[in-house]
Amino acid sequence: MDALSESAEMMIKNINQLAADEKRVRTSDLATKTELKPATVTEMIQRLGDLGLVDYEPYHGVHLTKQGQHVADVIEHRFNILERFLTEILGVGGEEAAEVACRMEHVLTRDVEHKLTTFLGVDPQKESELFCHKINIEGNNEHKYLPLSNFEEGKTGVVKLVFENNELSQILEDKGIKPGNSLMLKKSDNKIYHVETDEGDFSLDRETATRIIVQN
Amino acid sequence: MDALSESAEMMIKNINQLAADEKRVRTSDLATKTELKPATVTEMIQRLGDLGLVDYEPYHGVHLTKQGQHVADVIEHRFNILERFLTEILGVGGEEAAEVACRMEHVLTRDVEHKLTTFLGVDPQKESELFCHKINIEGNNEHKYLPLSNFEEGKTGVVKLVFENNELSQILEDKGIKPGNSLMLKKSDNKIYHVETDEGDFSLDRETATRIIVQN
DNA sequence: ACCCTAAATTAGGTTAGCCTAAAAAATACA
DNA sequence: TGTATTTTTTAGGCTAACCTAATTTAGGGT
Repeated sequence: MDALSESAEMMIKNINQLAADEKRVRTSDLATKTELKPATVTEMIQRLGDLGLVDYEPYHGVHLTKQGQHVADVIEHRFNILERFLTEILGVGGEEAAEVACRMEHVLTRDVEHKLTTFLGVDPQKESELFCHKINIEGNNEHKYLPLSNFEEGKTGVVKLVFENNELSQILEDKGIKPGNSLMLKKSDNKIYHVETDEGDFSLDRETATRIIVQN
Repeated sequence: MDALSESAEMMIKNINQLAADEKRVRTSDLATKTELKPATVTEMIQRLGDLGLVDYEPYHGVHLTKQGQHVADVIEHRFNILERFLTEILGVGGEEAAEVACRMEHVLTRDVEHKLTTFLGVDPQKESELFCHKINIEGNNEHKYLPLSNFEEGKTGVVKLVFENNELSQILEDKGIKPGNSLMLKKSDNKIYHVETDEGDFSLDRETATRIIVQN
């Protein structure tokens, strides 16, 4: 079982996305979406068919097999967490984040995927309860480092890093929120984070909290 | 100038690493290191030579040109920060981290590279002051964060952070001055700040205004 | 039912990146 | 210095992933 090529994985991902609308996915729609020529699409889905990842009936389109659907789900999840990491944690712009995530999704291992998922924590607006739960019990939760946004209420940790890409970090630093200092997350509703430090109490929004990395 | 392929970048990286020991890098050493056949190495370095990335003399090995050296430096740096992120932040095992970093290094953009570098913080033992400085000024500083006390009259901004050094904070929160919410500074004389929020209008003193950080 | 058009496939071409085997060049040493 | 050995290159082959052009099929309109 060789790893699938990036091209093959992209094709499966695109089939999956078009399949949301209609059962059978047509060659021309895939050609449009992938920006490949129809002949190239035909060639690729034939190969995917040989691998048992799609069910291909000439002139009548394709759909994913159970195996192919699994690949699509994995890729989709990897894309989502990478995109979230790039935008929420690093602050990369939306379009660029999507592009880079789309290239990186093919080189993640399962372990890195799980660890990144745990690192990001569950975004209550994006993931279903069930899925979150699954991820959480699957993932190993021994991570020392977490964004403040994923910290547990009542826990105390040490600030390790503050994302320094904007002027907010200088303000935080002036107020004593800087690497080395302790803080305690008093309360949070995933929107507002109430924190206590040596310098006093403050509250911040989720976006800011994702940029503060705390060691528990 | 098409992007270099992963294979080409890996070859340049390996040439660079072997060049540390000796000036001219031999085909056979590259073949051993890359786990490719000598014939394949020859073919690749010929292509890199055509691109002006290596200086290639048949039967006498290669070395990187200035251009090739630059590519090598970029790849090396990307590898290092990715590896550090994977091991230090995510807690991925050393060997797996190296493997994944080695695949990811080829898909990072300069922006993501810089942001990840900033995120990790600069290791003072590895990076020169100059380089740090460059990273910091290059970073995109679009967002301005200011205490409300320094905000311009008439401007609307988003509350990012509230320092809660007194009992007012709960009242402020009830009035809609809390992280994530918008507000508009209607008028101020540097003593009293008249503010409009979703919850209505009110005014506060300078001391309180300094504790509210707003993003414009 | 038939033809026409649009969609899909097949046929055949290219390049990068790999390979093996044969040939050529460099080097080692007797 | 000449030859044996090692290293490198060349020659030729393969596959994946792209392409264009030609052909085939499906499906709609009359």
